[in-house]
Amino acid sequence: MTEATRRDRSRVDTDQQIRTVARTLLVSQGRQAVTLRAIAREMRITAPALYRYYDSFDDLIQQVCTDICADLAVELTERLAAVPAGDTTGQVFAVCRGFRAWAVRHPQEFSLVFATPAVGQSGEHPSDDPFGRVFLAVAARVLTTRELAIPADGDVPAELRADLATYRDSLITTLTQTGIDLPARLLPLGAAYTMVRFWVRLYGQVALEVFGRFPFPVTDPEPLFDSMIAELVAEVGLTR
Amino acid sequence: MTEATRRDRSRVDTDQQIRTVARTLLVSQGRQAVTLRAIAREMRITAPALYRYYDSFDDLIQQVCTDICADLAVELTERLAAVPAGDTTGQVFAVCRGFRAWAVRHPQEFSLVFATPAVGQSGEHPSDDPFGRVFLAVAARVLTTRELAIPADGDVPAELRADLATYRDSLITTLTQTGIDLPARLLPLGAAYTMVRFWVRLYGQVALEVFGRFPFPVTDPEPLFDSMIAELVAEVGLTR
DNA sequence: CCAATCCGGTGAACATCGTTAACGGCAGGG
DNA sequence: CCCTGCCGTTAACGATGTTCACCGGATTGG
Repeated sequence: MTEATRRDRSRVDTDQQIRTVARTLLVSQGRQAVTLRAIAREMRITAPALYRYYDSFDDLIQQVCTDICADLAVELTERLAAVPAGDTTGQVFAVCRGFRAWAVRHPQEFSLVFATPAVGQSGEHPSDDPFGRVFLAVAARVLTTRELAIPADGDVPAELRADLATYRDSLITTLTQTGIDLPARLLPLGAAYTMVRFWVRLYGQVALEVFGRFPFPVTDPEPLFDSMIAELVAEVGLTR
Repeated sequence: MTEATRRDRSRVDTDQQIRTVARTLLVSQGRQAVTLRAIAREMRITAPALYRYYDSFDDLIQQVCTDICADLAVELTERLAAVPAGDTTGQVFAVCRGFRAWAVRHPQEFSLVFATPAVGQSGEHPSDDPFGRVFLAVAARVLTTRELAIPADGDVPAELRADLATYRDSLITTLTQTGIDLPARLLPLGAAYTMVRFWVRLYGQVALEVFGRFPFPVTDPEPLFDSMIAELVAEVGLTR
């Protein structure tokens, strides 16, 4: 059984190479340049061989998306590790700035993962990927260590409470899977609501920068981002 | 000269048909289905004939983008016309809700126009298209008729003031082109800053819905959108 | 009124793409 | 030792963007 490793290793190795080459093409030449034949060419292999590893081109792209999320999560985790454990606000800044920095550095990967129309696969829990978990972990630490300016449950719009309640539950289960124990008392509806609002503004800021869709030419987007994040962090009640 | 009309009309007619067919394909079958040969096929014509009208496929797509912006502007203008002239806040709601409704109804067109990585064409003034002008017109009416909760110029982050100043100037020139006269006194830096923040949150909310990237499955996104917009409108100091 | 010109179309061709099918070698296990 | 899978190849099909040569009818100039 241990001798199956040689063949298995070769298989997982070439699979790894397929994904790597695909992402290199994506980053260096854009979405339209990542093509089965181009990948095969780069690997000095023929295109049909790739079908031994993926059922179709779309399957490969899907896998690449997953890999991108995982790598983004790793990068964010590394940045988080550089922040003192007690500096909760610093961790929030780190993960937000890290997300923006990654998006600006990899616009093609960002638009592939975060700006592709969802086609009916609404059954998924989008925050159940490694990237979402990093954000979630930071949020959990914030909720356990800080007192936030969170709307009372009664102030949350009534039509949203059902969705937010299931969201809260999925958050807690995801967190326990990650080994974090967050008592439900610390995650009221208002907290879930605030997390959504936070994400809307962070995502909007980053996406607009990546897509060059600010209403005017911004000479240096970083100060703009920083001021937006500072305002956002202050609004949810985080102070240094 | 007037007899050139017959040929010209035929030319502009087929050009119109090209764009229409392209957009029909985009809406009904997605981005990847809009193809030179598919357009030609639908028009009972040969693909190379399209090169009499556009230099390349990308040029056609570019034109389609422009058309989409124009149509979106028309739709928003119609919605605006249904709001009483004195109801400034209602106009803001109308244009925001109209933008979301359009985006949700045409996700492919939205992602083509508003979620395609900007490739160095940063020389453009993105708010100089018909769509941007509609927003701008509403903003101008708000600024002339209402007293807003706008940060003082001194509270605007220093690094942003230069960009915001040029933004303000371009806004005023664009407005005068549209026939609207907005005295510079009514458009301080804080107002320009607020407009950017407003756009960030509106765009983020809409894009996340279109791309299905909320952190949890939202059963009905409309109440979520409405509450976000209500909060946003209230924050900038607009009351009914 | 006739000839020259241009404009918008066709057809064939090329390179590229995703995908499928038939084939072949090479390793591992009975 | 043979046999069975795995993993690669070659050949082919249909589709794409794009170019080129050609051509017919309307437009136009003398």
